[in-house]
Amino acid sequence: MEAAEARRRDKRRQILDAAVTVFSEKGFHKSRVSDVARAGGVADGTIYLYFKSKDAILIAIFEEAMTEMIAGARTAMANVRDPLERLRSFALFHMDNVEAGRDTAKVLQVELRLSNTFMKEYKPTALQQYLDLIGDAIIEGQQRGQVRPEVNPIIARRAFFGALDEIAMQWILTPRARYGLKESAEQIAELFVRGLRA
Amino acid sequence: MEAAEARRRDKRRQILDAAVTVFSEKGFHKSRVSDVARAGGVADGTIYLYFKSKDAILIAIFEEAMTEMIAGARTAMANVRDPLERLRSFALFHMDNVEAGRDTAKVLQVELRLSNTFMKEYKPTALQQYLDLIGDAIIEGQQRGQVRPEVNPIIARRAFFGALDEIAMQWILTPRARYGLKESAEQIAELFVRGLRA
Amino acid sequence: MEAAEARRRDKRRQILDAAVTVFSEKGFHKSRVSDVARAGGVADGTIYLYFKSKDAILIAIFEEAMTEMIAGARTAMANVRDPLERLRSFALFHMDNVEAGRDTAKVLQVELRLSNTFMKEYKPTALQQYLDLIGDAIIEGQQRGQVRPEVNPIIARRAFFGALDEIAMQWILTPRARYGLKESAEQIAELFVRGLRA
Amino acid sequence: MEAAEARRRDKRRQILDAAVTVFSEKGFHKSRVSDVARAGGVADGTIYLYFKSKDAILIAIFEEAMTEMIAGARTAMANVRDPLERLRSFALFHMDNVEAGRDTAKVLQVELRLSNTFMKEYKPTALQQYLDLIGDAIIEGQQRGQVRPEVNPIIARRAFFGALDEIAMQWILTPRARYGLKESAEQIAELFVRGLRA
DNA sequence: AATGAATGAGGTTTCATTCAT
DNA sequence: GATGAATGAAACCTCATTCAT
Repeated sequence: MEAAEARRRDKRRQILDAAVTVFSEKGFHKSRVSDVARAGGVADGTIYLYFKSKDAILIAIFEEAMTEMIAGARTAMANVRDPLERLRSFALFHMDNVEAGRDTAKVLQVELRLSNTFMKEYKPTALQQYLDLIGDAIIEGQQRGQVRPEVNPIIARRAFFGALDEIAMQWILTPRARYGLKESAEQIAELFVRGLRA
Repeated sequence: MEAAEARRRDKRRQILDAAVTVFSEKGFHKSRVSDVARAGGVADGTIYLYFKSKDAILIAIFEEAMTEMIAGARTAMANVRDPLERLRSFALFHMDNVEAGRDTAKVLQVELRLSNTFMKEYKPTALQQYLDLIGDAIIEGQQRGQVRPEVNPIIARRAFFGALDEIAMQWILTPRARYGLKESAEQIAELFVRGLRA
Repeated sequence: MEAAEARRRDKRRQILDAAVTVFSEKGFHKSRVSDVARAGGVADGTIYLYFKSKDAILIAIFEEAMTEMIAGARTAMANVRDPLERLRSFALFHMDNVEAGRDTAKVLQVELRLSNTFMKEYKPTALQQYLDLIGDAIIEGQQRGQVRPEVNPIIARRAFFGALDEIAMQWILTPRARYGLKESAEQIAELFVRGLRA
Repeated sequence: MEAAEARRRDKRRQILDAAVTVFSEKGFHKSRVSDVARAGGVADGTIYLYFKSKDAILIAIFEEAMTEMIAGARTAMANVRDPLERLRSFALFHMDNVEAGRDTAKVLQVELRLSNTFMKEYKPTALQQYLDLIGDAIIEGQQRGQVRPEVNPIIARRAFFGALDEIAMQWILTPRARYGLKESAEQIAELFVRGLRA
């Protein structure tokens, strides 16, 4: 029954897509499960055949998005030899991704922070891998002598991510952002590349 | 009746302090007004003699904290001539502040993002002034020729803040943080000072 | 799905009937929605699948009762030629109706007056039709020369209704009324028939 | 301390007058005790030095108004020999009174019906005397042979009152009433005088 | 598998009343 | 006597979730 499973995946995606749209518009808390159901063209109860709870939808959105982002960032960084240039690629990819999936990004960044529980339990695991992409580049940079040895990669990678994240957040919340995300990505990358350089 | 007003201020503070404690423990949404009342040693109804609504408490916490932070940061940066060193002072002050008022910081950073409305309406105004402290230092640095002219201060200041904020957030959410905030402040300041330098 | 709609109507009626009982016993304001729910054998939330608010239940009771009363009075007066005799039929019907649906009458008469808003917005429209039945008979009486021409039908019809209503109210509020409503209806009808007669 | 008692009476009246204004504007339920206090120029707590409860204010308004009305109606009927003419005097007085004290009348007629308890416990006693003025005239009319002996005075008097009351209520609730109360009083009196006449 | 009617727990806020000053 | 800050009970309604069909 490969077809049945495919159908199942389709409906799951249908719900997930609807949830992203609804959550990004009204916010997670103000969105009712029935809003998502209507937007997804299914009955309320159907949601629960695919997700354990309303929270689980949010978590699924997060997990899928992170998986994609990690893969995407990996690809974007794959052919870049210079570790510091890889950071630039990361920044550009991240911002491209935010720009391309504004709704998803909005849900991830704004709505996810709702719950302490979530932040503590789910975010770290998936985020870790994303941060590792940054951290690994920094460490490799240190091994090659390109990055100052006194830099703490754990701190630096999160600072880098925080810088990108904050700019992305502002862009998401501002209807007409003054600066394009691409320019921001380049500025931030340049700041960090110079800041890290030995 | 100066005494009456003083008593009024005291009770307001009492409620506000209780709210910070309660919100930081359980989160804003999961905290009931009666939790705050109990923690503050007042009746439920009394809360409403001092605050228009539960939301208004959160807003008051934010406004008071920001006012203090802006004043504190200003003081911390006041006697530092070198604009780039001023960024270092800012970073150290910010992290000190987070460390000293962990509960408040937690409420600010985690709970405040709850509401899009809040983010859009209240955050910018007060946050702007805080960011200006960073931005002004960068601009002065550019005028003195210490900071690269191609740096966009609007982007750079928010990136700096984002870096600090993300580290602070992690520290807040992690029961036993691996790195002290002071070290993080120094690392981030060093990264940006070097990154900005002409 | 005719069955589904029928079931829906049934449950609506079930709630409405329960509400009449509860409201007439404790009064609208002192009745909690959960009282109505319990009496109707449904959950609190179910009420809100059928009525927008607690007020809406009261309005529905009023509208249904008025619709029935108007139809009933019309039928009762239909085969009576003499316009003045028609007033007697109206009086008898009205009192029969009050006697038969004591709870409903109680809710209508006592509880409805709760809200100025309600009185102004809803009562007139439906009540008007009820009063028209009286007014039309009086006007026809005047056209036939049976009723004094100087009688103002607008005033007279409301006076007639007021007389009936006041007696009904007393009967409703008095556990053991001294006089049957039927006797009262006849007395009032006789008073007005003679009073109106040319 | 006659002066002290006079002052006490004054403040009581001050509160009562304020209450009539406030209740007639917003309705009893929507009026807060603090509204009455503010309108009366006293503190919230002061109300309770003069009245046991919010309900007690309403009751006091009712009792004072009824006392005045009974006395007024008595005076108006005092010098009228013909019992049936006395009914006309009553009707005119009642409507004059409603017109002169529209706010008070509104409170009495609309707001008083709020509470079953009130209707049952307080209204009858005071209202009884008012109704007796009507009933006595009818009975005297029967003794003199002017009124049909088969008329039940208990029913007739209440019907008469109900007719007046309903018209008054409509006038109160209608911003621009089409008919003056004086005309209504005369119409109703004429209807009943003819209706009762032997 | 899909539906959607039914459930019922849960929390903010109001406001009559009290009482220390 | 007067004040008004403090109290705390009380209830409507929402909405995530379930389950009979």
